[in-house]
Amino acid sequence: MRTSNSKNLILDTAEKLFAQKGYDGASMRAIAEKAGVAQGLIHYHCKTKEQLFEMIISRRSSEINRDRYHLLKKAFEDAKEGLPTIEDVLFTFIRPALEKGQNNWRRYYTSILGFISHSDDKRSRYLIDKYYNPIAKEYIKALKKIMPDVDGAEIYWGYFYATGVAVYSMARTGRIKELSDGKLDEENMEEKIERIVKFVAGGLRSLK
Amino acid sequence: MRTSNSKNLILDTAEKLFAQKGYDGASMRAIAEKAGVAQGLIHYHCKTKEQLFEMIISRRSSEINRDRYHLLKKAFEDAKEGLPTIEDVLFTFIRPALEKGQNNWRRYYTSILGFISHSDDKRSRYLIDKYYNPIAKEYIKALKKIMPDVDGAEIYWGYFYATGVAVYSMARTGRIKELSDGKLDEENMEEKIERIVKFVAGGLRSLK
DNA sequence: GTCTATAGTTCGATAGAC
DNA sequence: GTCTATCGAACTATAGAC
Repeated sequence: MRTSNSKNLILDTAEKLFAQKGYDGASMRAIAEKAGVAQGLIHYHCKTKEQLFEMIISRRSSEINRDRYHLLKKAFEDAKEGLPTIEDVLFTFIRPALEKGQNNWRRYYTSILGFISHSDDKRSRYLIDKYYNPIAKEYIKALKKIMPDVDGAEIYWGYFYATGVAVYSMARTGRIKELSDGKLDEENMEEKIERIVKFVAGGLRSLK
Repeated sequence: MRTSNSKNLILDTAEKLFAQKGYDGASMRAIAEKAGVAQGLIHYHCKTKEQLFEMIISRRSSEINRDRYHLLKKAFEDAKEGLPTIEDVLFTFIRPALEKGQNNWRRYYTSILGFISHSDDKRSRYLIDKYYNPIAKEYIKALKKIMPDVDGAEIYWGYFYATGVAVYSMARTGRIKELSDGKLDEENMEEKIERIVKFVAGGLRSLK
């Protein structure tokens, strides 16, 4: 085949390992071993560890944010009689990030996103700025449009909180099981998306 | 003095560095250098890196959760005519974690908490289980009491989201400035606490 | 494209002087 | 309590055979 699938194998393996151990905790050696390839091959495909990491962010965020942009535009077009609801807009934000794909890469990727969202180092800020600030500004603009009665500054904080809930609710889902002494566990992803949207919409409405 | 203050200096320095670089990204050498002590001294006081990390979690969480437990009990006692409001309970949860102390260690510590809350590795799960699950169960019990009309399972998710918002809104606050093109910036901590409580209360109420 | 081998650096931890 | 010195392992990255 033209494009080697060993490159995707490396990216997938690295994504999982970065999610579990963080950037510095996942070594190139460990990634190579888990992927079943030589360490040198990673450097052949991705050059450096920094670039491998950015490749992972790049491929997933471009897919997620392309869907978000498209669904957001559609939500405004479909609501011709007026404006989309807060829930309509939030679904376009949450669903592309969390919905079930062919494998559960979103689980791992969201974990990585959690790390860099919380981090204050140069690399993380660079990646968030490059891959997430553009779409963030789109959503803030959209929220301002559909919530004209809410102070502009509050919208920024509301968006900020929404991302916190989304990211947090994907990573470490095992905690629900721990806290409920095994009575609750992972569930249908659609229910999960609906609950997040409901919660965030309620939170946004309470910001006056 | 009896207790060396070099130990606290090491803990403070390590706390800041772990917050900025994560567990594996902050090396013992870097911590020693920043603290202005020999690397060997860290091992003398803390034995291993793992134990140093746990000491940081232990000293902060015990202070925060002692305050939480006390304020939560007080909230129920003071509301003798009935029950405390959702906001009353949330304030006892948020304030001890975020309110301004003598230095801004909460900013750094909350960042560390963000890392381990998102992580799925053995160390993180051990620490969350040991230092945070007991107080989490107190709050879930309290929320069930004051929201008897809400399905029990939803309360777990609501608590989960609340911690996501709290943790996320402390770390990387510089993003608000980026997203607003410099128009917004850090603000009064009391306003911040009130906004978080307002948002989370609105979210919890919308879970039926 | 994929491998092995290895250079050069940095890591956590310990030993031992003071 | 605090330091210096150092061991052995693990790290990223590269060189070069196939």
